[in-house]
Amino acid sequence: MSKYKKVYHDIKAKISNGTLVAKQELPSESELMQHYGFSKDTIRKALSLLEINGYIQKQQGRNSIVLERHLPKPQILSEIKTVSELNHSSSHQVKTTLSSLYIVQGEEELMHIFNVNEQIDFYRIGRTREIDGERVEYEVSYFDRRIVPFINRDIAEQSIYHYLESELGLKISHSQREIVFRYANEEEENTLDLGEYNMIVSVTSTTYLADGRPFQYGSISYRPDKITFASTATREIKHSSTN
Amino acid sequence: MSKYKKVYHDIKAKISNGTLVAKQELPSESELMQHYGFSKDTIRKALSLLEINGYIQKQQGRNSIVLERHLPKPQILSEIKTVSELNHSSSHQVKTTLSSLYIVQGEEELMHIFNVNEQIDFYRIGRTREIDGERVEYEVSYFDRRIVPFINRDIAEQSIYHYLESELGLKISHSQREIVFRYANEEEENTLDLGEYNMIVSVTSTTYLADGRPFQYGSISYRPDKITFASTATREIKHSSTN
DNA sequence: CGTCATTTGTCCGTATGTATA
DNA sequence: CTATACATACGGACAAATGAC
Repeated sequence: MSKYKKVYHDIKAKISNGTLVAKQELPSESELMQHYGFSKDTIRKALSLLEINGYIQKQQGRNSIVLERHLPKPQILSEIKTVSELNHSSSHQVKTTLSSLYIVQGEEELMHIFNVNEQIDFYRIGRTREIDGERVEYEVSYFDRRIVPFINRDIAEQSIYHYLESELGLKISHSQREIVFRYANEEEENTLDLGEYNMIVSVTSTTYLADGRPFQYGSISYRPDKITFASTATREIKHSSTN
Repeated sequence: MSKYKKVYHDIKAKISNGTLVAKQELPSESELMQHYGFSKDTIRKALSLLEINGYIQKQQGRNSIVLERHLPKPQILSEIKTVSELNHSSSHQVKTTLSSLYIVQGEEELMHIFNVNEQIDFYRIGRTREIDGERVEYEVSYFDRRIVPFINRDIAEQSIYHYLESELGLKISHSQREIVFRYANEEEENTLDLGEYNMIVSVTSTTYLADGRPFQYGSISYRPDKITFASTATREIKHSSTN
């Protein structure tokens, strides 16, 4: 791991475990340089990362300060996390069930998003997520078969992302998402335990590889009481960097 | 303006006006260095900014590529925008009405968030937003009077943020937000034109000054069909840096 | 399959500007 | 006004990934 990431993880850990407390000042950049034995550039990259991810607040002319930690419960919108990754931190019983897996061709929406003709086919995967025995999430996902030529039941029931990254060696880069709140359609009413609710939260996403090609499109429908989003917003464009 | 911000805005403009098109490659860093006559560090900061804000995609070993532009409609979650700023880009008729303005003391939730006792008082401002004649947003906002000692009707009906930044000279830094989906309460049913809906989208936020002090807490309730959120997520922590 | 030129990523040292206290 | 601390900028060295051969 690079030096600036080591410093980032080190300070982040100190904030998480309470060694550094909210509103407290961090050591100055020059003190951190001495402490870690790294250059100014390296320390500054680590601090910028901490700021972007909402752990600290920098201000010219004074030491950085530690921010209050946002609640651990809600989904952080700036991270792509898979279900199994999310489950690590959860004390609830989560079960993923594959409800459908087949190949489709010529769907208008897909052809438009992937900018392809009706010759190209896609895996269509439907999955339901049960949390503590209630079906509260329903996911429909499409994968471009030119990039993901093979998926079976096993893979679809386990972690698809792990398969893509480890087995196929794909480099997943980023994802564009849109969140809407709308009435549930028939499919969602059938596959989810909506109870009294007649609306769902729908998160639609397109995911891209490091080389810029889109390879996945889909949406996840949530029962409204089972989802919360968190985000940190800044007043100006956030400085940034050297990568 | 600093050099790296100039480069950032220049390339951003070229992407926005179509001089640079999606999937196209940017010039290499060394070519950009020559073109602008700036150092590698400066060019790299600009490119990192463009990547963080979702305009380009970087990958080690090859030139950066231009990403598809996300739709301009939805709210971008990583920016703090005031109503009047949002209205610039909109072709709709927007009207903000002040529905209440008074001072409160000793509210449990506020005392907890601002970590103060019941001696401290807050402005409580209720505002309704009409879009094309329909009341679709209702905002309740609290301001710490030690930081914002005076607000009147005029200010509350115009832009509060402009007043805080220009008149009071406050430096607004960042904001933590949480989005939940729930049934409308009585106040929301009365102040909003909810029509057939009985649920709302609620965005709760705490806003901080550059020195880390929280000065504002509040929530905005939206009619479900009038709000969409957009965000870009990354698979790994986003590098960053040198500020 | 390795080789090699190109390109980006990391790290360092230094100088100067600007905000804070 | 001054000392301190962060912000911007430059130039150079080496590492790592990519693509073409």
